[in-house]
Amino acid sequence: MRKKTATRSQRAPRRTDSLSRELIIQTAIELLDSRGESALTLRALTVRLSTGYGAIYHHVADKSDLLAAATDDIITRVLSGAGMDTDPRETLRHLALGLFDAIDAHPWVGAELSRQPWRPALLDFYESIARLLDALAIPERSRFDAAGTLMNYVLGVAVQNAANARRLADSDTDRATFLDTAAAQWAQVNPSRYPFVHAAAAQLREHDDREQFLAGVDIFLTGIAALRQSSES
Amino acid sequence: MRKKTATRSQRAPRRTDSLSRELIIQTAIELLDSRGESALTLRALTVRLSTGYGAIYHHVADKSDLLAAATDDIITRVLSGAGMDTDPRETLRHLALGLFDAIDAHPWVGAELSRQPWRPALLDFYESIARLLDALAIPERSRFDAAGTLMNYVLGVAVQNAANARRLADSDTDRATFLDTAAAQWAQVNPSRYPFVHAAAAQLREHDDREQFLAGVDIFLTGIAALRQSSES
DNA sequence: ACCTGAACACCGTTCAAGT
DNA sequence: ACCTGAACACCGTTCAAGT
Repeated sequence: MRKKTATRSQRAPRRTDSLSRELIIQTAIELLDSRGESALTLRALTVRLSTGYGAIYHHVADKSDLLAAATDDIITRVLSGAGMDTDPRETLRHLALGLFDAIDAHPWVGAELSRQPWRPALLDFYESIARLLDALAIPERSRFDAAGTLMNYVLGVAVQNAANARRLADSDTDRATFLDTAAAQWAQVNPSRYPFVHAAAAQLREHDDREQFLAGVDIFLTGIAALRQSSES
Repeated sequence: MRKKTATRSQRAPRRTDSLSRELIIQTAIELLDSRGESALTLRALTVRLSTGYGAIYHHVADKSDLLAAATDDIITRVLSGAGMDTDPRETLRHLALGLFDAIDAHPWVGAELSRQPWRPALLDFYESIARLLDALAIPERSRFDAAGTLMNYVLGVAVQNAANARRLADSDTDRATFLDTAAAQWAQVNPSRYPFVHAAAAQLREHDDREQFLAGVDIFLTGIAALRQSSES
């Protein structure tokens, strides 16, 4: 009560329109996208929304609920934009790239997915994958493992790529110099003990994460095709 | 200074032998293994080690340095135990399973690897993979992408599996009931909109993560084998 | 050189109190 | 029903001071 009148004049004005869960989630996404994971604090949210802690907790269970909701929002947005191509293989590539790019653009989504890999929003992704594998004539018996493997691969790479993106954002070096120093480290490794790492240093500098990701999808698709043959017993 | 004599009698006795970075790391691993990621606090370390904050910071840069060192320790331990089989494919499977099992046993390693995917300790893993791909006659041109894809897949799955293991450890349900409830959710999904998810529910309940992981490794190995043929131009 | 531990600058979360 | 914001129970990290 003491200095109340003094502090009140300095306090930010409260909002007049009412708060909503949706508004809180969108504000959280803005914060995460613009200033990174560590910028999402309850404090920052109260400031941005001109409100108090309790107001936020009235619409959202806790911070992890908020992070999960924000993640669902991004994923749903990506998947709804994914069209169906005529060629199943091509559609699968586009689908995988869509998730890859989305997580690259919102690295915090990668971190959250690595904490909670099975969000309901990913059901659509799984469904699409299974449908396309069916179109590729993968027998039902193998489909479960194949779909699971592709899910794992796509999410796994995206998550790791996001970790790199976050580290790049934290430091002040750009991707080129980052790869240069990494490649330099690989090149300095003892060539007799690590011949292959040593030899790969040059390719590390030149490689494109997105292309390598796609190369992996293609390896998977080739491997999958063999499941079709071997099942014709 | 006030209640100093009063509190001193209740204070835990200080250690007499000297602290070391190694001892701190091992204690951190014990804490992480027995009580999970959230149990590793500087406070808990001072108690377990009968020392003060400054003593720990004298041997370790900060908490993330400590977590990284603990992770390196586990990974190095796993890789040093991996033997070389006569069949390269079999060796590759063992290698992948070794990392999978290690991260399953120490889920916090998975979380840390998803934050810092390129720890030096993983160089050995990469080297082994590349060497085995060479033994499988994968042409040099394709080896970089193939090795990267395999690394990504193995780490990706292990990390996600670790996330599940952590969530299971946090809650009080066991794996069987967890899968049952997940499968029940999948089964309740709208069958006309999600026919494949709906159909996969039964397999979800019965599947074994470790076996599905191996099935994925085989898919990739099959796909990689095809790189050998297509390069004979 | 190695260690101590109070103090600092943060967190997420709660809850009596207001409208 | 919806919101306020002081207070609580934690964090990791620092640093003057000790041996």
